[in-house]
Amino acid sequence: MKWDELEEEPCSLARTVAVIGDRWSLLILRECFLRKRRFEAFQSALGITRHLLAERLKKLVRLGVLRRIPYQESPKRYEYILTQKGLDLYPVIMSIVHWGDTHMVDSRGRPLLHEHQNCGKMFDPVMVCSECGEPLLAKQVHVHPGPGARKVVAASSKPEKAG
Amino acid sequence: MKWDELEEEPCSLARTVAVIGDRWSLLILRECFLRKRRFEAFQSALGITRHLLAERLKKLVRLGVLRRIPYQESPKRYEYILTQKGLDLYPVIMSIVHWGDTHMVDSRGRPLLHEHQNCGKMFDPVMVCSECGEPLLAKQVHVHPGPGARKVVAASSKPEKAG
DNA sequence: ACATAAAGTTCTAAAATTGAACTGTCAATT
DNA sequence: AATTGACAGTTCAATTTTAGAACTTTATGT
Repeated sequence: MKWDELEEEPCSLARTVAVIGDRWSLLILRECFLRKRRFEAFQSALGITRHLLAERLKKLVRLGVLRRIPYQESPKRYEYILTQKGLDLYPVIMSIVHWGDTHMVDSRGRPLLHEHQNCGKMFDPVMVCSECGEPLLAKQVHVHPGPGARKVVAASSKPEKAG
Repeated sequence: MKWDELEEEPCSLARTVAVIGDRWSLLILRECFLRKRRFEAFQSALGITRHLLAERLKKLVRLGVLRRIPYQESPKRYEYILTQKGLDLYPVIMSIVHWGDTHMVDSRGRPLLHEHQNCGKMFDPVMVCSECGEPLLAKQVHVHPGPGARKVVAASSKPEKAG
């Protein structure tokens, strides 16, 4: 499967993986959420090659996650800021960071702590149900085909791709 | 940066990206959460090459996300099930799916709907603060260096990597 | 005896990534 | 006036990863 095909799968996970499912995109976005905006800042913070950084920034702009805006004329220079679509990736970033905090820390502990300005406390992110507010457990969730589901072929001899 | 180096970065996001930051791992885990357990099931559902599927399964087992257990003798066959560490990736999967549902659906709508057995309703996942229960917004979160942070070198001439 | 199934392994070709150097514009310094 | 340095990239060869297809092994069904 090619990257372009991934984007067309009838699966919201596959389509999102087409955007952020590589080694660098999430790290670039981490820097965006840490208020970095410029090519050199990304490059020196991450150690990514300039070639690939340029490619990834172009891709994230094309997909509407970042916006490229000039911050000076002559020579024209641009910086990259999160769009709303990009800002909406915050729960993805935070859930990934939280999993790392739980399962991948070394003996020294967490690299970063997060303070919620709303309540003033150090917190962990918790994923809850929009309807009842209870924390989500995988075992309590059942999936149903939605309007965009792949049609199930009755008595097909070939197994269907899951949606 | 190599994959091994990523795992050693003082950053929970980088370390998690070392586990799931490729095109296939998240898709394999999607299938795991959809109750798929076997090599052939993964392969036909995803269209991943057998070679790479074998590699990824080995990696996920080595990292403790999946466990490989025999389900029959002669010929010995194995299936792959989520460990607790793997189950804990559920919020990551769900936040990714939700972003895709919000920003990557076509005109037909969502491929899947999620029902919360706890309350019986179709829901969306919402990320809230563990301390005050309010939904998290990027702008309301400030980060502080934790015990595992990279030490900041005073007056360094080279920019530090962000943590 | 032959086909099928499961869970891989092996091989070559194609694609993506790395590393390092190079470009062009401008400001500041010698 | 010439040199240096910053910034935002681009270019290109070498390496690493991934894709695609065929093959292996053990056992069951017809």
